[in-house]
Amino acid sequence: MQDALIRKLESFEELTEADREALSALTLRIRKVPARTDLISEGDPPNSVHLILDGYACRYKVLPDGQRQIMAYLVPGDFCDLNVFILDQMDHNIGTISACQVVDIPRQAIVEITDDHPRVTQALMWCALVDEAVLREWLVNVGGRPANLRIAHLICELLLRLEAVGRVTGNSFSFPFTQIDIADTMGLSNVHVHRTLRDLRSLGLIALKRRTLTILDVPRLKALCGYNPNYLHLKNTRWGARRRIPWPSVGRRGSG
Amino acid sequence: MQDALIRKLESFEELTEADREALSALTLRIRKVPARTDLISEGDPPNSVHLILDGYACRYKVLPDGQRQIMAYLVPGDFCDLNVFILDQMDHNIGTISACQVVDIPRQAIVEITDDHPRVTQALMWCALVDEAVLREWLVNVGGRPANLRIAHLICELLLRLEAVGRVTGNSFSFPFTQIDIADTMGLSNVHVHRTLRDLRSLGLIALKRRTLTILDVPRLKALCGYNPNYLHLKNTRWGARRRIPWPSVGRRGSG
DNA sequence: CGCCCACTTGATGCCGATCAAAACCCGTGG
DNA sequence: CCACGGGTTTTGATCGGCATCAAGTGGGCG
Repeated sequence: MQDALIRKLESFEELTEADREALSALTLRIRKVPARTDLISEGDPPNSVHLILDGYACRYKVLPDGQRQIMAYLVPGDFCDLNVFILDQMDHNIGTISACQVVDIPRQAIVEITDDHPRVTQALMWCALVDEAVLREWLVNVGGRPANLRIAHLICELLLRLEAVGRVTGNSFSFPFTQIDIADTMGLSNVHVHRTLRDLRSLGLIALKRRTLTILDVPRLKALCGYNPNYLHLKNTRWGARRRIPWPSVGRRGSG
Repeated sequence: MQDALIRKLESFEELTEADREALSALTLRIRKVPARTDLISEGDPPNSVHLILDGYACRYKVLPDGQRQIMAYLVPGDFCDLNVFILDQMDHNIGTISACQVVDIPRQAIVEITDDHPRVTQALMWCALVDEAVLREWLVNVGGRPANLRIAHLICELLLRLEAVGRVTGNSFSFPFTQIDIADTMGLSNVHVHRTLRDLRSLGLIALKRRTLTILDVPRLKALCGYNPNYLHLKNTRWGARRRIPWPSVGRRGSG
């Protein structure tokens, strides 16, 4: 299952055999990284691009009071820092959640493949833009939704992202996050995450055992949080059909 | 004051006279847009790049329940959608806060300038990466800080970003946001935003009158929220000096 | 001058944080 | 094989920050 990247890119753009071979050549030297290990830390100069082939990682920052905030989940097929050569130092950390298989791609290899493979270049830029769109959606999630919808939304997103890289079977997927991880992701306490997950379980929406999450009722879970997958910009998947959602007119919190 | 873009780019990279001229040529056809007007909406196909020359705008989404979440403030010198040609439709809205001067730059003009001006290309990529870094910091802010530190952090960030484009005089700058705007930005209610601003005023940290914000005590305001400007990746400014902050070891919310 | 927002302030209530402690799970070593 | 130990999960009790509701004030613009 090391074709996560190619699968993901093809969910956006058709690739030729030559494109696929060039991509495969990038992923030869695989490195195994244990769980709970930093791949790169705040302040480090970026000297290669990290690509996750297997396992889960996350971006995070630590606030002065010791509070950790997770800003992104990185799943198979995700680049950690595609464009980061432009900047002189990392402004956040990237650490593994589970054990991971990672490849470190030197800058030069990226330059070469983008010079020779325009469709791959397009697809890589698409990756970067989708990562940013996901980040925006997380801000909406944390800023605008109550705890239960937040977690429901996160689960819906993971389903789609993991499905795009072939990591979902029967609406089940690996879920190595602790409740503390989820708490630090959603701006909640671990206790409240637990209670929210229990509620979702008791509603018959999800099941969670032995670090495997199963969504028991996908339509109902999506309806619960009003899930709109447009920000993932998927094309060639079963979820990718475009819909224009008729949003209600602009409204605001409070009595404004 | 239409040199906001050039000033911003030069806070990252030294430009030649030819670079500056090429950039100036982009900004000839200025369009005036009234306050509270969408520049582009969710679902629209992107057909040109918008550059803010004067005034403030924001990115936002509207949730199914009518709740608005603002995800970014766009200030003079900011591009709204630099790379968005890759995607087929907008997944969020961009609307003005105050009256703005905007230029619509056709895709072709961007291609030409990046072909001929490598330093400009670098600087534009830097813009895009900094925008993303700001977005990450906002997620940290909303997810990890209490209301007063959230707002303090936002104000510190605006000071630095506006200073980079010459829009600050004596620690004062234009502040056309309503309390409802701030509420929808920070995931708070307008009432609580008001109380928090009142507290910051009574602490002698800020003053706010006639849509102008003055920071009365910059060091204390920064200390309050533990402000670390590294994510802005500024270089040639009075704040740009690099520091390695010795973060405390990773800790978590809750009793983990 | 008058209307429409935005701002302001008080009262009340709830969502989710915090504190505390027990049960569980799993890898480790005896 | 079982005992041990540390981290995670689970549950209950209590607390607090912020939302919500309501009503009055103020300021800018037509």
